[in-house]
Amino acid sequence: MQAKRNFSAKREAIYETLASTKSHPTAEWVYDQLKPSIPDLSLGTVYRNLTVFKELGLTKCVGVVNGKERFDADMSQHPHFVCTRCLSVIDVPIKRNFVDCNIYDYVAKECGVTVEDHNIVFYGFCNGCREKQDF
Amino acid sequence: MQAKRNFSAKREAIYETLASTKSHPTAEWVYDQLKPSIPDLSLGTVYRNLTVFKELGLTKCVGVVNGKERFDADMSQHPHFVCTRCLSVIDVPIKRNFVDCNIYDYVAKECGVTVEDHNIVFYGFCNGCREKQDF
DNA sequence: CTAAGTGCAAAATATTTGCACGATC
DNA sequence: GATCGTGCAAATATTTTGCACTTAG
Repeated sequence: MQAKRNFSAKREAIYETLASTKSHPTAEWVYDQLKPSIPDLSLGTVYRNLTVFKELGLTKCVGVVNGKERFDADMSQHPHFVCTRCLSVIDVPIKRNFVDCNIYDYVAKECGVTVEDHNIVFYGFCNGCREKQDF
Repeated sequence: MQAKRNFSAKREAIYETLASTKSHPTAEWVYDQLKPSIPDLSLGTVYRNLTVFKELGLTKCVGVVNGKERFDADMSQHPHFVCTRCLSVIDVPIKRNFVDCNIYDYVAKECGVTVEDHNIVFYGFCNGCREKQDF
């Protein structure tokens, strides 16, 4: 990946941690993962680098779940599912078209705007949490 | 509206303020609107009531834009557009189907979850902001 | 030498909450 | 008089930032 050239060791480690999980973690989770192997890592550095990654187009914010920003290094367009009980964030695989292919044009025309991106999030209970609910 | 019965004067005012705007405001905006006419209103009360409304199903959180939660009293399912420059939030009118009608079933099956709600947000530049951009 | 990356702690921001008081039923 | 709603201020929680120091080129 071109943009990754000349990354510092810490920046590299933060990116790799993010890229190697599908949990759509918070900044703090990334920090906790790395802290044991990089004892002099600071949380501020993780925040700063996550901002850098967003600017470089290497990561996206999936959304803010329970007040915490959730990050994803998978830049392919895909919806997410958020379990409102355990707050886990799951990728929704796309096997058929979710949205109308001219949707950006439609929104642009209807709203008089320029559309550059979108985000789809489903909410509900994941498998484990549904069982734990009592109705 | 059934659930609105027996609302206190302040709760009523907060709801009405929210219901009478399409700006998808923050808690503070609602507070600022009401403060002149209700001088002894406190911001904590606005927050508390917005939480009450969410629990009663009278409002929804559109999302968190720039760290601030944006509220909507229009409970009909509709996407939103967020201008990443001025941070305005606009309703996207639905004139044709955006999403596959069996989408919840699809997500449920693919992810092994129960889907109860969803949220679609488009990002880009609104009309005014596009003009102000220089490319 | 210069610019970039970082630790640390303080600051900034948004939201929640404990407590006492007042209103409502 | 019990419950609910509230003001106020303190507390929380998350994220950002200033500053000094280090490191890489």
